[in-house]
Amino acid sequence: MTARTPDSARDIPEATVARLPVYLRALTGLAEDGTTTCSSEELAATAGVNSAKLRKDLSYLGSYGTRGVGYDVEYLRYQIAREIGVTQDWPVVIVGIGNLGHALANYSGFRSRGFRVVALLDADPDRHTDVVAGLEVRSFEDLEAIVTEHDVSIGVIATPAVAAQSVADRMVAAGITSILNFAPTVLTAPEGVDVRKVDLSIELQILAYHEQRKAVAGSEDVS
Amino acid sequence: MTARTPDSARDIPEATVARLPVYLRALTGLAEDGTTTCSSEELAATAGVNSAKLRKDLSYLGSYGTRGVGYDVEYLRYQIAREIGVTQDWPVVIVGIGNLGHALANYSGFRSRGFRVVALLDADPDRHTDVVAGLEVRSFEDLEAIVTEHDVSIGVIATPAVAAQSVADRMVAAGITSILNFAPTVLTAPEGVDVRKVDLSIELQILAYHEQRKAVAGSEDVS
DNA sequence: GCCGTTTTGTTCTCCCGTTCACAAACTCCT
DNA sequence: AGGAGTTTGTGAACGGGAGAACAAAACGGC
Repeated sequence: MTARTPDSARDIPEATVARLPVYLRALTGLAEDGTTTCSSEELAATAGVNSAKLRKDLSYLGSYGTRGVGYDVEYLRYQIAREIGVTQDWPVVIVGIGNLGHALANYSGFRSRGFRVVALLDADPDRHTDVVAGLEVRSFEDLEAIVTEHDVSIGVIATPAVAAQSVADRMVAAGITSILNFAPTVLTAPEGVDVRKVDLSIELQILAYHEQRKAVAGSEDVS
Repeated sequence: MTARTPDSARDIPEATVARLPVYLRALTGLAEDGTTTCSSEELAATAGVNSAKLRKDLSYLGSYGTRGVGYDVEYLRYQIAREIGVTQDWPVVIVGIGNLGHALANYSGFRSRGFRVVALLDADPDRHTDVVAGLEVRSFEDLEAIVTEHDVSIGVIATPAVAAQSVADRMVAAGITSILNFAPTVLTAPEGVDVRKVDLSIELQILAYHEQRKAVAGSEDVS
């Protein structure tokens, strides 16, 4: 037990983990273009990062390149996919089928990248007749049953902000251990549950800040 | 020119800029609850960050608190809003009115946070008859005219991946200097143009990675 | 007016992530 | 077979952000 070295479970820096999906996408693009081999320089350009950073990132996974040659696109693609865990299919449940939930349910990028939406839930009974992306919108009360039935560990929250925390609590109670939150609110979850958030308006505000600075800098030159 | 100290234009760290909108939202929430004063500890808890980090972040903006007392909610809220630049209204144009573009156009969080969607554009003529969120979907060819008319500097891309780069190029040519990209592709833009990306499936893949590690760790205990 | 209490603003230290630079290793050509 | 040319993998330097800890400042009670 002490000297055990799990196959690939040494600790990969969080910043690297966040970039692996980008590399995966870049490799998929290269493969579709018929490229079979690529250098770190090429792949880095495609992924929009520094080549040294790319090589260091990949070195955390193992030594999958060949010096003087580069990387085999298909082989590296598989290795990264395996490392991230998207060689298997992850069942996902989406809660809150408003405009955004609708879009997420229809988003083809999930399916093609190892995620399968198994259920759409909404608290509003008026929506329970709807069929979205080939799935019937079901009652939020069915959450526990669905999580158990499909062994769901990832939940997506696309509800209004006020409902998000209670939805998260129910998800955690039902056994979900990873949450992607689109509601504009801070979620708290117990130890062991991962929460990531995507906030549409925060991104715009960050852009606005820089935009404002550009304007200020411009007027300074004039004055 | 040398000894000039612009009002509030000293360089704020990028990490801090990314958190300011979170503080802004937390303060808005506190204000709605009737809170007039709060300590860094309270605000930090609401925003989900460390209180030391919060104080350091705020110190980059200036000295807006009172020792022994805390911060005036309304005053601090205004100061942050001014720093970010959301006291004014930013006109925004959205290109690509599919499922996601639809959701973005209807997202009330933009309007309430200083952004005004002035136009919805799509390359598909079949969509030009649609009215979404009170706005008629117009031809992508109208981009330049709209940007000029409304003095738009922020563009949102919600097109399929293949179209994103050409849309971005057209946006830049039309005078847009900040782009929020929802298409799953790496965009290149000239110096001086800010590009931020929101990638729905990347977030899920990051969750999947950690989820997989949880599973592996669990099976190790058993073995 | 003075002292204890509270809370901010800031300094210092540590850690993570990025980048540079180079040795190791592989291919190709002669 | 050997040398020139590439390209990976990594050690080391560097920069920035996170958190702890503390000094400065404001308030309240006596």
